[in-house]
Amino acid sequence: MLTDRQLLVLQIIIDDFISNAQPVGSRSLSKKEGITFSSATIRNEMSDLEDLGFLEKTHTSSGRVPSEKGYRYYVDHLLSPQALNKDDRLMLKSVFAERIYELENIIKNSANILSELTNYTSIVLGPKVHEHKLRKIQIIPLNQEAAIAIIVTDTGHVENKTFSLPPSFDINELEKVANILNERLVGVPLIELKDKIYKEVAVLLRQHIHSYGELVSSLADSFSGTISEKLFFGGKTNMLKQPEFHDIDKITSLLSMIEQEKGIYEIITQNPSGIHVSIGRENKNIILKDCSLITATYSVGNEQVGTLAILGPTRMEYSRVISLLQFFSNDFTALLTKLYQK
Amino acid sequence: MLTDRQLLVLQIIIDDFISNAQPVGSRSLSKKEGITFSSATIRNEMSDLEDLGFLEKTHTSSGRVPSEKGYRYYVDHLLSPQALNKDDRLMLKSVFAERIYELENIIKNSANILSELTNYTSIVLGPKVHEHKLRKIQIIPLNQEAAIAIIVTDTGHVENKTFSLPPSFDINELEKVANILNERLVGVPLIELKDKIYKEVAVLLRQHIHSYGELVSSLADSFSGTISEKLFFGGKTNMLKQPEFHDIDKITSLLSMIEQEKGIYEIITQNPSGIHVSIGRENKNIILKDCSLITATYSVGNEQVGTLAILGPTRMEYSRVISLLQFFSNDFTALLTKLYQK
DNA sequence: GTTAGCACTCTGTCTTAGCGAGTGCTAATA
DNA sequence: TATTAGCACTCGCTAAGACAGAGTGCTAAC
Repeated sequence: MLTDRQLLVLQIIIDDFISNAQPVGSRSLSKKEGITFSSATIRNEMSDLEDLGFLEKTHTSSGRVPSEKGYRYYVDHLLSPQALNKDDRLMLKSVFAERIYELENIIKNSANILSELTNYTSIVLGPKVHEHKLRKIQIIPLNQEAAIAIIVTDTGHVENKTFSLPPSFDINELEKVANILNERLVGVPLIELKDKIYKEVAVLLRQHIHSYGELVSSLADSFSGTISEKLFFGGKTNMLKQPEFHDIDKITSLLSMIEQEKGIYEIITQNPSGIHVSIGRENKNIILKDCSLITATYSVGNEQVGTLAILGPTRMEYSRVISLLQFFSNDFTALLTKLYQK
Repeated sequence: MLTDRQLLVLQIIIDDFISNAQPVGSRSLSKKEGITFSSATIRNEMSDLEDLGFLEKTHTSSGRVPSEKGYRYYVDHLLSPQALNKDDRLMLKSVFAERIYELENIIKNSANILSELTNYTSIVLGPKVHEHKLRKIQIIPLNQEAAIAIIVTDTGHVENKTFSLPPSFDINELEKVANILNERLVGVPLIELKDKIYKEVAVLLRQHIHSYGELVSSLADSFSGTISEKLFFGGKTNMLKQPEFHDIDKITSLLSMIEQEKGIYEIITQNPSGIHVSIGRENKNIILKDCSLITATYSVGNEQVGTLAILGPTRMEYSRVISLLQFFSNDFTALLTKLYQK
């Protein structure tokens, strides 16, 4: 177990390093408020903390820097839940103040505000659209060869898919098709649409529609595609401001990873509900070895539907970011629940 | 006027610099194929070309580097129209091979392929949606307070807007509203929708709908918003690969500009039809002073509707990029014309 | 007009020296 | 026994000097 004094030293070193990005030496530490013992004593404590794995040196005679274990301990035990200041709260609230109902816009705004407030990169995983239920489907012919299917979910999400029509298909029959689809599919989760079309709707279409076979497959295929959660980013370039990423190779691989989205998506979707912090190599992806990721889930009612996240250096302002995410995910959940839960 | 030999020297220097990113010296130049004269002669020619403003030195005893004027001359007079190689052509064609009809997906794919082929950043300005004409409008209630209006254009573009309903509005009246809107607004360019609603539709709604006033303004406002061209990017991080941007400050301001989109949008929308090259400080924005931007417009039928662009360092492979864009914009125009022109 | 030759210039790298910040250890102190 | 003052030592950083390499400009010869 760590002594009180060791805890104090550890805490001050991490706080200092988080704000200054410079290794902390015993002498500068001894001048801090709250320190009543000498630099020699601190050197001894530091040495012990290093032996225990909480601190590291960048070279033999440098000051100390927190290790991943140090950050982990700090996050788990030393973080005092910090109240948000008024400006931050107002800023966050502003997302909800506007009279916007489009979920996508709300999410985009959220991502931007989170990145602005933190100066890190924000990531928002949109709601799991494929679990939303169909409210209405409409088909609009585009030309002889193709038509658009517009899907509206019970949450107000709109998705449109273009699909091709069989040759010599009578466009006037599309209305009939739409009616049949609506009759059968309203209330069905989007992810099951494709299946239902093949299993239940195909039979019906067969009775009423001429060349139904090709139509069914073309329609079903168009639904199977990209009905997946979308990622939204804010402040992608904020990483460039961090001194630990003033290195072309590091920043290149990091930004490339962000641009690809796939790696981020995999990590984000794995996180459990509530607030979760993963530090450095705790992240599955080696590219994030110098980064920390803090995630918070949001819900509609009791059902968790998406994730908010902040990506920054391991030297992150954990306390502040956690407070922000906590506050925001609560409000976000409340808003969504009010809007979309009947 | 430049002599033939000067042209040759200028051309070889620029070609060499474009591929190696290193100042070109007289001795290395004298070893090139096609050079029958000595390095001393070349030095004299270089000196003259420098006096004329086509070349620059990075320091007194360095090799030569093309100036902006040099690049300009090169693009205007020295570029031999280079045929695309087979691989490139196949790659570009692949965008059109898939059975995708959604314009947005086609555009995203285009941006990605262009950036992959060039190793620069690609920018695609989507079609001017606000000039498209309304094909159909549908209104779907979301809850007591809001409803979604779905707009489909004659080009198959779908846009949806959420708008708020007046308190105690009877949801069943929405169908009536939709009918009136369709009757009156089909065929109207999106940009004129707001106006028409106020001027023509309001009167009609007044006769049929209860609390029409608030509804009209809420509906019209939702249309006035972001019906603007969208920008799509590919290879945003490709800039990091260029040696001229191995500098944190440069890359930060460049990537920030790209992330903001606004500056890029202004530049892209100003360019004239056809292929256009702007080099270094010819770009309005000072942040692009080390970049060249090549734009190509695309059309539906005879009407120019959008722009493809490649952003790279001034040391750009002009010939190749111009060929690619030329080829691609032609095919793109052909595809769009076929799909969307009745 | 072209070219060989040469002195000169500038960059980049390597080495050396010195400074400053910091550590670890020892011995004195409370 | 825990704390602290003192001191030798280490390492990174910077400036300065030396040197090689690439390139230029000029002159004189072809």
